[in-house]
Amino acid sequence: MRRTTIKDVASQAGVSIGTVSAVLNGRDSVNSLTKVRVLEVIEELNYRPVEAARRRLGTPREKTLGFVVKEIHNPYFADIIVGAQEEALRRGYRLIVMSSEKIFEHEVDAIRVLVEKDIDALIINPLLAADGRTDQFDRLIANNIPFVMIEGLTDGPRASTVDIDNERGAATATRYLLDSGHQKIAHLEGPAYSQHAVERRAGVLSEAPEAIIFPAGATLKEGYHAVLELLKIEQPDAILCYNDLVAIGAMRGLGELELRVPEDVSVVGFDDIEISSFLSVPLTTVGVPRREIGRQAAAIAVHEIEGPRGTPPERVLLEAELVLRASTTNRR
Amino acid sequence: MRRTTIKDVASQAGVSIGTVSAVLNGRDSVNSLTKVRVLEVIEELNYRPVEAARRRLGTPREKTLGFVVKEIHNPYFADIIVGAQEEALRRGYRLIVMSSEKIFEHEVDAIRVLVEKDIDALIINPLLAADGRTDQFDRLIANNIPFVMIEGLTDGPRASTVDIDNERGAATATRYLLDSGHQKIAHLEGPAYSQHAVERRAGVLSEAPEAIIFPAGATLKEGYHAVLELLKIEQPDAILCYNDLVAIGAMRGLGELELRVPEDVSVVGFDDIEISSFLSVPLTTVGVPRREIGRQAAAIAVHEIEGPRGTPPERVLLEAELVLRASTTNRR
DNA sequence: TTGAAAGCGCTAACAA
DNA sequence: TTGTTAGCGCTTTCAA
Repeated sequence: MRRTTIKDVASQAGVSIGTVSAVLNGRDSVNSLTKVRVLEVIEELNYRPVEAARRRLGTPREKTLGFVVKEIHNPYFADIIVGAQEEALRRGYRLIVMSSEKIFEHEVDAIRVLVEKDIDALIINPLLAADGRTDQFDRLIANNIPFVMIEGLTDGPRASTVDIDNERGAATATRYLLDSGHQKIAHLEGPAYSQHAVERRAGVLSEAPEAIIFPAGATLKEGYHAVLELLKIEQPDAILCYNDLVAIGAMRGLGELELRVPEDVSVVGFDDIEISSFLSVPLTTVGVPRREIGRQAAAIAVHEIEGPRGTPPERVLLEAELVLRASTTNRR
Repeated sequence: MRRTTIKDVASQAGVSIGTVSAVLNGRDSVNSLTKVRVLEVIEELNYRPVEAARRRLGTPREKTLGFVVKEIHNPYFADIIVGAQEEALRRGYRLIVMSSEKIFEHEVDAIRVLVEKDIDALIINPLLAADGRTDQFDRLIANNIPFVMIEGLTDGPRASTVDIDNERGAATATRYLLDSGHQKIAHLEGPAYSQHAVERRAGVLSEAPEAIIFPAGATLKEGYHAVLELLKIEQPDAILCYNDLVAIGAMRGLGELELRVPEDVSVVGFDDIEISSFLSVPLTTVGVPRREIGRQAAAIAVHEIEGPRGTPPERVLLEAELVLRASTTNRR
């Protein structure tokens, strides 16, 4: 079924399309009876102008950056979005967000939709496709639309990337646990779709090759359930979690097992989301400059839109720093 | 400075626009030398096709719903977005999100941008403008674009609304505190830009006219600072907070003052965000069906796009239910 | 006050 | 293999 157009309205109302257009744009040259008739037909046919056609093709449009995120409700990504929006606005761009909710097909669709919406550049936080697919970026390349990756794919397309040094961050935290006398370290590992999970695990193992690697995920629930399972089979004196949400879930689980943090078990998170410092046992964690990640991604995106052609992709790697709070202790 | 068009590329490359178009669309009828030349010029001029023109105006586009939210990083709104996206996808629509970050001008801009991007309907979680402005919706009305409000403006435009019964929820929680023997109830009030803040306050006062109303806000930090200030001047035995984040911030503040929850002070939140049940003292709160709010809003939006004309606006009011956990106690 | 027609950037059909 | 042209939905002159 064709979309109703201005022609349909015009013929139905028995006027020319020019007249309908005049009504649409509220010009006062229109006879009031004609106007009423046109408005009635618009209502009757439920007519909506195609916006792209109104702005006379090629008229400068609002400048926009698209952002495709994995999980919009994750406070980690939310802060990155906020940072990206800040920077985008500062440079005269609007930020439009779509979430793949960790479903690969949705990520592909989101890119397509944003291209269709004529964004000027894209920031993407890509999923690690099980089959290593990266052809969703072909459309961007074909349309000459710059894109910046956050948490980039190692074997992905040649594109600018903003990321943090996960391996080093995880290694630093692990080193700290060892130095403060912890004997048995467990790592609650992140989800399979995340490049960060791989890197953080590697960081832990680089310092503590004996560490227990236990699968968890990225959420409160997953942290909670994982720790209950883990404690059935092992008695670690420190748990380094994939992220703060997992750590908070784990602390809850430890509480139910009547284990005290940090007296019985030290817990370390990753990300330093805002709530981590507001817990009754404030969380030791590896701080990730989330807003800065967003800001830099947006800055690079704008630079690639406006800058000279052919600049090589940038690769920004931000530091993640250990933030000591009350959930860890010295066991020496 | 005009945007580079296909004509520019064609003349610069010394070919017709048809040939450039063929190259753009990867048709193999193009001589490889010609193709190379065209691609060089595309690169040189940094040409990007206007997407709206490509899809031959009027060609069915991806169906999309816009969502303008107040604060994208607030877990409360994030869950509403997730619910809206679920429902939108189920019905064949994509969800595009923009955040006003509580700045009224950004809300106005976001609406304009989404209209320009030709969304089919809009879901909005509007700010309470200090001056009561609502003309940002005129553009939607003029374009015959349905819109659904979440947390609607009482004196706003005639539009469908999905909301919860805040007053009743707050009243129920207050009643519970009174019935369980609390003598002195304080309410940490929400921000001025929020209609919910007004309603929740009214709910508290309807049951406890003597309640101390203390301004806080909507964030962890605000709850934390507010409770420190409040406790300087009053000694409530129960604090009912605008939302869970404020409650969590307040509990942190109480902890620093060496007050125990719930032994010394009961604390009640509002919203029941996920983390509230994972705290070391799980939070008693008023549960808000956030995903359901989003789902219903999306369902109504789609209905207004596709349904028969002239259906009157719907007004959905969902119940908020008290969830008892460990942060409150019986003082009798 | 209205209608007719050019033109926005692009694709696709057809002609050369 | 390439060029020419109609047409997508709309706005905006310009004429009537």
